[in-house]
Amino acid sequence: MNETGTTEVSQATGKPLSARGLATRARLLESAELVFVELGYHEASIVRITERAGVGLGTFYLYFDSKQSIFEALVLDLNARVRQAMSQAMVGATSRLEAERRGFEGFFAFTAEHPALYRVVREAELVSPQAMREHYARIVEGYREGLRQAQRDGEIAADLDPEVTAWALMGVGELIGMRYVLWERDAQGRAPRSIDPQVLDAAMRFVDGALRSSRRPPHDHDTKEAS
Amino acid sequence: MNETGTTEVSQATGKPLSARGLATRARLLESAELVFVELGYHEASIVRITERAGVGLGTFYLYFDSKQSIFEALVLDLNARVRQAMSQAMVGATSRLEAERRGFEGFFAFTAEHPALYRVVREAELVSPQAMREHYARIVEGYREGLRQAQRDGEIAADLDPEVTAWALMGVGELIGMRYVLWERDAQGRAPRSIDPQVLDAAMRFVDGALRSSRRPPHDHDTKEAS
DNA sequence: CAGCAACCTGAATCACCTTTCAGGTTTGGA
DNA sequence: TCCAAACCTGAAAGGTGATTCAGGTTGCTG
Repeated sequence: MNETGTTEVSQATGKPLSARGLATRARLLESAELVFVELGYHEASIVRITERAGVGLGTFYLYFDSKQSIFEALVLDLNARVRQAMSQAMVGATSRLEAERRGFEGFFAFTAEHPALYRVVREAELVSPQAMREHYARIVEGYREGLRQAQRDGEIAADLDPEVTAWALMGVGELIGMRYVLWERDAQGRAPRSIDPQVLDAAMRFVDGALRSSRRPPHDHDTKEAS
Repeated sequence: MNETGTTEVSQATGKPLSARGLATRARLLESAELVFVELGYHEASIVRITERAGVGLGTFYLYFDSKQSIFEALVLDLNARVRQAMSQAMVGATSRLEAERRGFEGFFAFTAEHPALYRVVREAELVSPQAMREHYARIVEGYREGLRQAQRDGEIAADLDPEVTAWALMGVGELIGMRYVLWERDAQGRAPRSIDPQVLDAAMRFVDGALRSSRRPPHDHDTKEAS
């Protein structure tokens, strides 16, 4: 929550922090998540957000500069939460590959519970490109470091580029999540608790192969290979 | 253009086709692509689209039911074009892995030239989820069949699930394209003609590994493995 | 060149929205 | 208990835009 240091300060009125105000701000953010997911940025109206939050219309502007401002706050909030969910899920993994699987599981579970992640981040492309890039960049950052470490430990192929690989892995997660978690929910009306284990297995088979032996003609040499 | 068979008919007024009208419709679609890319769905207005197309406001409704309707037509049009670009690029490949690389190249080149692809498809999530799914589903379909064939030919690992793998590969392309093609354009102001070859190499190292040996512990057993 | 389709036009209608603001309410400390 | 600071409120100002419609224009046919 305190990720950006803005939590204790109203973006709108300056700096005066709060007591009751803090709760109101939180209620607005929470309501915004629901409303934005349901209606999208443009269809969502401030009135709807405040109504759902149970506060007056004017109250909104005590905590946020504008509609765009609360949207950006929501992107950052979701970003912090999904990263938290992923690293939480990875705790206790005994290998990079296991960590990878658990990270994916955490991501899919979060997706199942917070469809806002996709909706909001995708809309951010137009509403606030800067916030969207920030979102992806932060995820990649941690990812890349994990991969670097795994390379040092000899757990994954040495000839992979950690940065590009991180983006690739994020892409795998994004589309698999969209197709097999997000889209499943509409099929029946009910959302899956998380992902179909068989799909996860299939996805991890792909990922394991990619990380383990990114280049390995039949024999079994050293993995170093300049291109 | 004739993908859906709607080209010769006005969605709005019924069926009467056209002569001069056909050109007007095409001009509207073209203008819509430009305007939607520049402003996004909601900021774009019908007036802007008609002005850029050089026709009167009312004319719009002779050819499209609504703003949403022209947006959907645009999604389908882009989808047909990107798939065409990809399969065109794959012509002449002598192996699945080479086809894979060329397909990616084709996709990245198209992305560089038509940022509309990302913008419009991402917005479709809210504007017309149905059109968005259609877009992804059509791409995956061809992909999946290509993978199946490659499995039959023993070119890629047999234990991969073609469908899940297709989504995974599409994810790799989507995020790598976003980061290294789309985002590069803003850095300097000028768009790259396509992707940095080093990045493409790195990405293909990842993909090759994933497809070639999806599971290969030091020894060399059967690949079957229940979870 | 009359006449009739097929086309085109843009002011007006209708429906909302974001943001402001003048003033009311609540809370906590002295 | 009292009061200032912190909160809250919702009507109204100032906008925007999709869609309709009554009527004008174009161009082909005979």
